[in-house]
Amino acid sequence: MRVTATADTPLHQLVKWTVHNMATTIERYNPKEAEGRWQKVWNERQCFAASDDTGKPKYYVLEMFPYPSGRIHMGHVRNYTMGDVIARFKLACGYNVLHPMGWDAFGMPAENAAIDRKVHPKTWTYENIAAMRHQLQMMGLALDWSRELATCDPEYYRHEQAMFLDFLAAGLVDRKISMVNWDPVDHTVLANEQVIDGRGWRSGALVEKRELAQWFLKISDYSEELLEALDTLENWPDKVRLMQRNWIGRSEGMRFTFELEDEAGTKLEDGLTVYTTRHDTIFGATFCALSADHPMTQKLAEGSNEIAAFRAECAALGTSEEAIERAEKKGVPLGIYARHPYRPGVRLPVYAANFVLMGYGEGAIFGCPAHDQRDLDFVRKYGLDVIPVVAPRDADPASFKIGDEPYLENDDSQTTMINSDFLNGMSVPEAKEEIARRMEKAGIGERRTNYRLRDWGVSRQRYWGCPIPIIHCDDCGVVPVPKKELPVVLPEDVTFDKPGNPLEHHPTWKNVSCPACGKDARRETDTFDTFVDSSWYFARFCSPHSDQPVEAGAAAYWMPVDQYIGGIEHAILHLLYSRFYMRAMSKTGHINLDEPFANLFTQGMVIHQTYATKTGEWVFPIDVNLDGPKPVHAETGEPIVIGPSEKMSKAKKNVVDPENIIEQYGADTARWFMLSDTPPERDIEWTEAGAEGAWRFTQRLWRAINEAGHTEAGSEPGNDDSDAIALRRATHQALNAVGDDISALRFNRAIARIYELSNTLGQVLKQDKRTDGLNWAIREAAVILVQMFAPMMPHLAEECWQLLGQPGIVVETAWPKAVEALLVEDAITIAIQVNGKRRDEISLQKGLAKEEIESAVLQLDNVQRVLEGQTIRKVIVVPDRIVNIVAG
RNA sequence: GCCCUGCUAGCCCAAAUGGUGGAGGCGUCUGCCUUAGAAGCAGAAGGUUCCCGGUUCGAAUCCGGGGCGGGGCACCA
Repeated sequence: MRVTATADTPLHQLVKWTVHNMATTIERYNPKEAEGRWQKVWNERQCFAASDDTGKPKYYVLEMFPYPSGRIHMGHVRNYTMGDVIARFKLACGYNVLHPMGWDAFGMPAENAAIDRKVHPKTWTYENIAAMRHQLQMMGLALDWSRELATCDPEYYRHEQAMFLDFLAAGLVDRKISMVNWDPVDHTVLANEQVIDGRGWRSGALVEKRELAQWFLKISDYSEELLEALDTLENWPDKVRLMQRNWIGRSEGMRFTFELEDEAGTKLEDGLTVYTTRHDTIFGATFCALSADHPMTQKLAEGSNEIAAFRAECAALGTSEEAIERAEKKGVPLGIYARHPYRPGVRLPVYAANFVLMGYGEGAIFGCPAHDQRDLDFVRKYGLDVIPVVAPRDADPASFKIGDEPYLENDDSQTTMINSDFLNGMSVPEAKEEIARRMEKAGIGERRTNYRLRDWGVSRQRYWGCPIPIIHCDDCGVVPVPKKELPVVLPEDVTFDKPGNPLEHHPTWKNVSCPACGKDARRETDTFDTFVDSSWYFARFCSPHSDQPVEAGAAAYWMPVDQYIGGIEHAILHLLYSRFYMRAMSKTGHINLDEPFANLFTQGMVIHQTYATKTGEWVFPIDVNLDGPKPVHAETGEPIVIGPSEKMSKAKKNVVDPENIIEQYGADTARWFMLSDTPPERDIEWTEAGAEGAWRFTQRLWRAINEAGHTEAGSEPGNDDSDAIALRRATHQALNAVGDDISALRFNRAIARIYELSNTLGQVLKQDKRTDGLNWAIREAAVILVQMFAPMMPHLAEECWQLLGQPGIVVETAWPKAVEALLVEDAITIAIQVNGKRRDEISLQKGLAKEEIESAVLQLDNVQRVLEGQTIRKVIVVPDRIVNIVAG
């Protein structure tokens, strides 16, 4: 074959191929022309509109919706291609498929754009949506665009506001004072990750800790349920379930109260309540410690400069240099003592300590330095006692000592209690049980389960978010906006010339009259965390135009999402919030469902090599010339240093623009590459060579289908037509495997099978002499091949379908059924081992009995030669697999 | 520090329950085709399955120890 083209024509623009040895001239496949054409056909025929025909089995496939940053990136391409393959496959399998798309459209970047470029967040956002919608459409995704939604649309967030009011009424909402990172220059709260070395990432100002009244959703009420239900999510990755389990952080322990006394030994009125999971180590307690923010610390600080100074020090610590400070355990004695409950006359000094958190348990602990690293660090600094109470079973209690490391053995069968009076000789669990019983009996403590999971703070001091539908009245306090006045629409006439939230200094929007008493009042100017928006959008897709948040019938039919696909980075927050939100919506009657995502798949990242100049400046891949012996800058000729492959990021410029790729090769090539080689859960490296390879394959397929299309129709082969039957076997076996692989999301393996069949077909097409039956089998192979790659390369598939003269279009064609009889191989090659070493192989009919195989094998010349002079001790026969002869 | 993961040809990766180490892709090399390059076609090379030990008739796979990479959590009492 030869290409009629000039040397400088980029290969993808070549239009004509001249094929020698063939009478026909094959037009080269031109994705640029074909892709738009087929997208139009699908659109006109409404191929991907989910029908309301609830008689059919449904399948809801969803990829995490994007933030409208303005351009799609390769991560999107990968994510949406995977979902698309499933959507198209399920469609072909006869399901009523829901595959929608929307926009996670609120958030800070829009405000930053407003500040930097003087463009209104709304304008910026909708322009970005338009641009990205166009890019997604270029990918040829099987999306039901009639269900598109944007979270910044009042038609969306009005329901969010209404549900918030229902949550409020149902006791699922709390307003609490909480500690936040406050940027005094920008007048806003910063998330932890926005604080860099103690300074605001934008203003550079020193961040303060400030107490602010914030709205919370009471997710912690559901700690146990969210934890337990993880066991039911069998089709979630174990990794994600484990991460959520750790995040919820259930611990079983005891809460109990020490009696307190002052320096002189006089009993104080208040006791000290602590939380512990190691009540078995109570005899090892040598001090108690309170958080700097503990009420008792606060009270004692009033009378002590030293304690007050310590509290100030802890507050200043804030989020900054946490890592450094963390290493040093510090405290200050409070001048009070805790009476040991089981050691009469022994009292434990009480400290305020920087490593005790107010937010967990009781904000107070007892220290057992022998068996806790932090406590040991602390006592070494302040010269307190160390009493080991757990020791190896065979250790001598009298001589067992703790050095620089605490004794942490957690295998209970290896340890025993020592130095612990009535607990001595017990195992750790026995000791825990004994202490719990005694404390409960004495009425000084009770068993208690604690969770690390905190309530979800949803207030953001931001403009571009969903307004929280609340009015603050001096007389009535917090007043919900009446439902009939919803939505509380974000005002558009705002400016960003002043720091802080524009809603704060909006003259008319903020000032309203109280819905309860009519007096002057103020709107809540905080807006919701955008994770609220994304906690129910998947439910909204079921009935996106309803005047209810979710239409009961639609949700009952479509939910849960059958296959959810997204990045592992959302393993905890988004997925946990969504699980909680479904429960909250169920409690308030908006839906009847606890778990929103039946199957979860977390795909890997797209990575790329990094390129830099000698001076360390990052260079875009597109500007690097790799053709020469050494990489150089395409324009300046400067040498380029190739760095490791990392997640594509603008900062390191190791990005490839999907639109460029689609322009250059077409969407099908980009989609195909994204699915090839690498298993979908792993990171995939984008390489130019790989993309070229995918591109070449589209052309190879096109040529093969062309040739097959020009093959005579033939007639169905008989069983004696071995070539034809062999091809049919290959076809149907591939079909079977590809269906299984797509169902299991093993796209890379499905693709390998498609390559395999395509190679087989290519070989067969080279044969000059063909029977009628073989011609028939060739056409069958071509048709099925097209159907198999249609979910991955849908445009090319339609083009090929037409070329083969098949009726209709591929997306409206049912997935073919493999012929069972062709799936079974009748001849099998069995390997023969002698003493575990492979010596020969034998071809036998499939399904023979062990004895038949054994006798056939033992007769082989090779085998007899190897066995000469040896005694056969044992013959292991694994039917259809292997025979191992043990001899000696 | 704790907990998850991964390690197979130069590279990306396949190898049901332990059963012939290789499906597929990229690259490399040789030849054909070509004025030439690319594409195309025909063929080839390439291995301590990260290391050590164990279980087994048999280990890439299971167990123990170690090495390197990736990720999560990390004052949570």
